[in-house]
Amino acid sequence: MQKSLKVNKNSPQVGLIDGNGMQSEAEAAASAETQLERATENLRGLVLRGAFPVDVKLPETRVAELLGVSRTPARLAMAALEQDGLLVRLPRRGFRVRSFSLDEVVEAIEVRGELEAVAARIAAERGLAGEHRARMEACIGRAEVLLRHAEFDAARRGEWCRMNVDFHDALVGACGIRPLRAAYAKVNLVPLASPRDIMFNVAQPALTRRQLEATHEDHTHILEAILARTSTRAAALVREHAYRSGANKRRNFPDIELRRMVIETPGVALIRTGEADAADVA
Amino acid sequence: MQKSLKVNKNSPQVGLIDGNGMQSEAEAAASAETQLERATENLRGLVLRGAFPVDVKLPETRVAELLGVSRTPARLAMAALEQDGLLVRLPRRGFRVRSFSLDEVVEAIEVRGELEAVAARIAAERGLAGEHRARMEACIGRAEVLLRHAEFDAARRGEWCRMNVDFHDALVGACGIRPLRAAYAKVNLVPLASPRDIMFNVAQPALTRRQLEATHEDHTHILEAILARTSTRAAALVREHAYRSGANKRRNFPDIELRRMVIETPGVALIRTGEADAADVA
DNA sequence: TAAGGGATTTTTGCATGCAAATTCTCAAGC
DNA sequence: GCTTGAGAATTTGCATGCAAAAATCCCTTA
Repeated sequence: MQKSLKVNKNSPQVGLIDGNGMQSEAEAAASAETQLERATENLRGLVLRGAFPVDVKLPETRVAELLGVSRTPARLAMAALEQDGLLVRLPRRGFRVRSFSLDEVVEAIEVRGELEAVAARIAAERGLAGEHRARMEACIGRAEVLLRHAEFDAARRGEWCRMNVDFHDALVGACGIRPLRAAYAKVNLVPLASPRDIMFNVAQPALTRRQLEATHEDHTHILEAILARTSTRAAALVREHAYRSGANKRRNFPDIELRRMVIETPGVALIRTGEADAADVA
Repeated sequence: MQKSLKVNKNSPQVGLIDGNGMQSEAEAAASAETQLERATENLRGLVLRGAFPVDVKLPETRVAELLGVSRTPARLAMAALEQDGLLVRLPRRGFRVRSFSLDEVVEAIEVRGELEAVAARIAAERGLAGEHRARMEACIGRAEVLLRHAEFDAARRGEWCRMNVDFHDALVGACGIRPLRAAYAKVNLVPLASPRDIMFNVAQPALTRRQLEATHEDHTHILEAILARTSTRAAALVREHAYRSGANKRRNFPDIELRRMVIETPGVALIRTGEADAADVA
């Protein structure tokens, strides 16, 4: 029996798209050059979606099997997700899925806000360059188009998330500080902390719309402040914007009805509900 | 010929200690549970020390050979250093060592300063808890002891670096914001950007002493401001402290004499000198 | 019946073999 | 002389086998 049996068919095991239609990992996995990248993004999707119980050991054979690859890329993918903070390595016992407290999510959003505030200040001081300015202005326009519609179906939710990611990425990119981008990317790895992770409270559409409109106004004022070169105001607005995002998450999360509706929002499954910050090893 | 030949003897290939006597990777590699951790830390040391030419492909066979392990852990170690930003992955062509501009180092230090400033503000607002306060006060004491000596030999330089790392880590740890710690750790991965990476300008001992005394005074005032619960002042002092650190690096780096003397300071070898930000792919 | 200890089974960690991709070599053609 | 392309030689990426560690199970004993 030769090894050329090629058990792995690159089978499309995990083609799910998330509840907001973002298709994030799916996209990344599709455009992946190597099998490892596919495996990593597929595994990330599985983990964020709660395919594995939290705080429980994750056997690499099962991962390999689920991903349709051998143990080598599966192990590499697990190592990558460990670096992202989603998995914890138990010295000689493999990996387990890490859980996050809601507090940590909110903290991550606030740290993100601080980083974005620095970016906004620098962008305002240096002046906003063409490409980044265009991207941010385009986001304002996209938001206006979306807000004209009364209903937000999955496609519009996805488009809103993409718009939001674009706006924030353009802001952080605009300052041109590479280490700032790296730190920003790092805090965005905390589940639900990234601008992509918007919880649409389908149980309370009126509340959701108010939140989206507030977001849009924030964006408008932030861009305006940057263009006016009022760096302190821009930074303050960005901080407040992040604060609101964290507050929204805190308000929306406990709504059990909501959680049932947006359970596909990647990362929700990893947030501990209720009790204390139990086994929370680094 | 069975595979149990065990070519790898866990041979102590890279037991060098750096110019400041920090023995950082050496320590980590020694206390490592698994061979992969040893390989990773040894490889990190080699890369930071400039054992491989910058911006040039790094064949995994050579890495495996140098580390005395097989290709599997070598590859895993390279993947880990990629996550740390020290190596860049070329899709189907392995890895290469990344170079950094001096500008990026200074930027990383400034971002670090912003994060530490947030930590200081929060610590001041919440009050400094026992353990962290004790660690920071101990650092003040250690610095005073060291400054009583006129000469800074390698051992004292190492102790100074450890003291500095301790102070900054305690500050960031004091606020209790885990995502802040993660972001802080991320920017510290940029070579020369961490509080550990102090360049002792042996060519100008008087200048060096002034810089160390200034550092000590900064630390004293920062701790004082936090204890006095003056959060804004604490944050401002921390920002200024980081600014000075970046300015010192900028001032010290071009000194070619110095660079020859402190070439063992990990990371110096990765900084591009002179010309433009050449091939700087993300 | 519960606890302790040892043997079996599972799982991790690492080395290695193979196929595909890339890079290198070198000569032929413009 | 310089470019170009076909074949050779590396090198990467992945699957798999083996040994050691961990987890589990089962039996003995109090």
